[in-house]
Amino acid sequence: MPRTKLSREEVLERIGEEFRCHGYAATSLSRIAEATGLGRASLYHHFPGGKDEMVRQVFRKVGEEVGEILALLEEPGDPRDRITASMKAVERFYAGGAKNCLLGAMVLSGGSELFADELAAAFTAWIDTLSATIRNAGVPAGIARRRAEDAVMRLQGALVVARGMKDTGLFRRLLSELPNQLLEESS
Amino acid sequence: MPRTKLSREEVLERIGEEFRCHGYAATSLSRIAEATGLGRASLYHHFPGGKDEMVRQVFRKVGEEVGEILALLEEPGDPRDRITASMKAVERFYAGGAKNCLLGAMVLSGGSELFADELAAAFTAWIDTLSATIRNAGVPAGIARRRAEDAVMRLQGALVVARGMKDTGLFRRLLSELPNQLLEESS
DNA sequence: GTCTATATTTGGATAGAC
DNA sequence: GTCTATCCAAATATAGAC
Repeated sequence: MPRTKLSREEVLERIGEEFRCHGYAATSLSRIAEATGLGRASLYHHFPGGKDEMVRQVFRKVGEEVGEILALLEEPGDPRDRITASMKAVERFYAGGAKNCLLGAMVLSGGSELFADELAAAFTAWIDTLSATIRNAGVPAGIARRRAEDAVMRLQGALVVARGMKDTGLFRRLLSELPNQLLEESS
Repeated sequence: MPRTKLSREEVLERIGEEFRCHGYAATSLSRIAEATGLGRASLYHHFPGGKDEMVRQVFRKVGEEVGEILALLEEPGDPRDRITASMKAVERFYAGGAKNCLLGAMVLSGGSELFADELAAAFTAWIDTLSATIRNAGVPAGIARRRAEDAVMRLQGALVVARGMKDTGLFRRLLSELPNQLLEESS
């Protein structure tokens, strides 16, 4: 229970941490109250819609942050540099594999039906933007898309395995390999 | 509530379905009761340890089933054939991407701390056995291990993305590509 | 905006009859 | 082995004072 008051962004950040780490169902209001230092009633003042509204606002915030990472891909300049830069940002975002992905957590913890639209949209945004960047580097459209899909799957899987095996090395290795694999010549 | 009595194996099967689909925290006893047709009290008769014991027994059962898949890899014969056969078995096991992986679901839904040992052991078994088979096909040990890790990550990620995007095509494509990628010549 | 108190529901678990 | 009934704790959510 921090004594310094938290800004709205910081509160959302803390709540997001809980959902990322424990999933939807296992994240209770008590946990959120403890993580934010706010009482239950205060939480309902900020989020009248309760837990669902919290999740949606966290989705929005995380969506913005991911948008900044994807924006790195859309900047002008060498595609390889852009992909490398965005992978660095991804590594920071997931704390080198120590933090879960909100999408994965929601998919596998009971939020899959409640937030189906948000989830599908988020995955699609990742794949579409990454695909466009690879295509932009001269890779044919069909291959670019397959590689983008593959990259997103591997990122998700790496976070799951990293957590299951308590070893983030796999995640970090993946990030270092991805730029080359996404842009290589052959099929 | 099915009127025909279920065998122990069928009960465990149904319970496993629930945990795979909704994760640990979101799978309530009411859900399990409905899925199995057993009352709460009956469930405690079969599983005195409650929910945790159910999970552990499901782990054991799923572990055996996965063991059969991994056994396909350890049989004598052409490594490529064995890998292809086991991938077919994997596809059946996950119903072509429609069913989640119990490991992934547990990792991301609050079971990560409770069942840490079981989870780590299961991931390790997958990777070790797959790695041995690839090595057996003439691939150097270090590369074989990296590829095995990569394959498990991709399988996990594919199931997450398939569920998030409601599209199992990615999962099935991955399975068809894996045998070639695991055994190819270069790096 | 935050707090105390509380309503209401659900979930996990047990007792005892049959 | 299953059922009804029940206990207890925890979870979501709200009311109203400050």
